[in-house]
Amino acid sequence: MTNIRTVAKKAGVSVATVSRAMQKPDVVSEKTRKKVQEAARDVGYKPNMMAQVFRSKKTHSILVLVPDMSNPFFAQVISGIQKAVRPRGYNLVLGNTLGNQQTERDLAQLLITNQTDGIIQLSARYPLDEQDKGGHRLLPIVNCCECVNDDSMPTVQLQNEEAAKAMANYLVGLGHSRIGVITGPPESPLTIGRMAGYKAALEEHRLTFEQQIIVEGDYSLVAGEKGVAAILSCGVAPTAIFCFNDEMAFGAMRELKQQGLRVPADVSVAGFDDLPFSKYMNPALTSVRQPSLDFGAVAVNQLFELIEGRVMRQRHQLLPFELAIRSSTCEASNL
Amino acid sequence: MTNIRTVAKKAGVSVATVSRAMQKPDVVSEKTRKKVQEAARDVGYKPNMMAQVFRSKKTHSILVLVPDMSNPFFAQVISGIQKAVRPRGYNLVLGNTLGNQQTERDLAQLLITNQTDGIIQLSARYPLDEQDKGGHRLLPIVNCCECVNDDSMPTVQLQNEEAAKAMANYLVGLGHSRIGVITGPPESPLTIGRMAGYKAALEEHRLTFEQQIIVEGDYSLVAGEKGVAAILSCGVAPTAIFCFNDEMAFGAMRELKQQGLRVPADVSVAGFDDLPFSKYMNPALTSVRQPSLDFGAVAVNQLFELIEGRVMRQRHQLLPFELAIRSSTCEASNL
DNA sequence: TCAAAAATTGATAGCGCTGTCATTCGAATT
DNA sequence: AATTCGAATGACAGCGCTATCAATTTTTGA
Repeated sequence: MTNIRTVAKKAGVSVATVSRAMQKPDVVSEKTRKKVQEAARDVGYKPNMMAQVFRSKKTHSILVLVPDMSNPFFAQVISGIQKAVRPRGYNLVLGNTLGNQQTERDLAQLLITNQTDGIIQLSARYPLDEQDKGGHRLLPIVNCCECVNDDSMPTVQLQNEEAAKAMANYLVGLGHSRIGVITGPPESPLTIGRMAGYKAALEEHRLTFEQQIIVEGDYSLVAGEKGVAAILSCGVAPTAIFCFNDEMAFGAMRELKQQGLRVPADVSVAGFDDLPFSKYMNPALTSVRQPSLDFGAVAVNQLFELIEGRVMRQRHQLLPFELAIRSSTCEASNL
Repeated sequence: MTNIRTVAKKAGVSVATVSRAMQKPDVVSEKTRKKVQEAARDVGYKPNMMAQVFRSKKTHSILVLVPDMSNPFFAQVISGIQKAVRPRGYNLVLGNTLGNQQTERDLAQLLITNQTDGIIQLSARYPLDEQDKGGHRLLPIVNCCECVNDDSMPTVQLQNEEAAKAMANYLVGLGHSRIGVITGPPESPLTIGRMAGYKAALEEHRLTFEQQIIVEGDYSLVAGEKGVAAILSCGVAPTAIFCFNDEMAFGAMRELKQQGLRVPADVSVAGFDDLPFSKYMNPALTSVRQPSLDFGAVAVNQLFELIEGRVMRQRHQLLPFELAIRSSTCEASNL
């Protein structure tokens, strides 16, 4: 094995100098730096990163905990994280938790055991046990895309409530007075926030809230189908359905079609996320656009504030949304 | 810091015994194991994984090189890899290369520098320089989803040519005699294989090959739109278009609609991959189903053969395809 | 019961590197 | 030429753990 000592011998300098020449080139003289670089090249030296990591206690990697890799929204967020992390010389370790809390905990232990420098958590809960909470000082863990508003960790989140309210307002503005909703898991802060926005919009326009056209989903394609089936099965169909993510909206449109209803002529459908695909649906899906790539960038910034021990100006960052109005929504037909 | 020595002292045993009690519980007596476990719990001992990794030269992580994280097909493959890797106690490190060869090389250096135990490469090229090729013995690098048929690394790939041929045959069987194609990058083995299958089907039915209705794409949504535009711009439109992935098919369907052509009444469209979304398109997309999750599992198996130095029975694994026939294709209209 | 074999434990080196501190060198100043 | 001072380098400990081998204890079998 060619190690640092081989290089030192070849270059006729001490191991410390070799180390410095590689890690902090500005503190060694031009001449020795050249000498060392040549020697390293000659003997084909590759520093053993594991030794470096062990010694310097910096892994240069961060862990992303993601409940579901194959969800395209998360895939985009991860892309954003990746892009923000690479220029800093960090690597991404991916932890697919499948929503399982134990897996999440196991993976988060990587932080405690020095295997990673920080964590970006894409689910709603603090990934570690209470006992590992690191006392007064915040551990380098950042929540992204969900809204955990206690102070266990900094967050980066969308203006969720406002976004849902804006979409609901838009639908109401089209003349829809009965708007069905397919939500996320009811205990999720995301669902709670978006429902609050929805209700606020109804109240503003003095529309009555109907529990029976609100159904629960799990963000999957089939949840959209089942959701529509449930809504249709209990009486007069609403003229619009607001799905709390795009995949459920895809499912919803499919089921509506299956049941002989036209989108948007009979029922308007709106989604949330604005996946790249949504524009390509037929009809193209109206949705709430989330700045998915920015999420990653901002979360990484937050995380490095923690890792480098700087004071955080703002613990909870809110990112703006946009409405992407397309052809899956139209004016309510006046029957 | 509570390290192994703290535990040893507390338990009244040697550090070696503590190490053994943690790593190979079966070689220490029940009594001491209990004693050590208690002591470890009492002092809140978390082994420093970095020291372990450094010392034992096993990182228990594997690197996945992926050209584009937000491609849902890759996302699925990665999911499959993840699932196969977790039970072995390994973690996944994700390298988003964006198709950039330098990034790929940099990341692949993690193998050389002992930062990872193996690599699964989702692009078509060998990720390291020739000089790092490890001489006679194969380095633990496996290619997945692409077809590199030299012996630089084992591969897991689809029966590509057969799949494309089957789809082309199916379209011909519906009465389509002029079938446009939107391919991948022309130099890619994937494209070459699929084109070979397409041509074979034509020849079998004595149909003429028309270069002008074959256009190049890059697997993106917009490539599908542009591809259709290009095909339509040069004369009589074909009655079917075969896209070498589903995303391009989505783009193609959109552009066809935009140009006033109906799918499938005027033009049938077929894709490749069978993404979960494809079934939800309107019309639902006919496609070649790839066993995306199996890819991951098989690739991981191959990789561990290499890591554990076993002899490989089969260097190049072929996985089977299926045709998913849906409503974006139908019999050719007889004009 | 006692020697031999097996199971368990302890002592210690050292993985490859970086941090620390001491030393040396070279240029600048008097 | 002598002194000073900062820059550059060297020497070396030791990070926390595991591998190795030696020492000890327990078990086994005659």
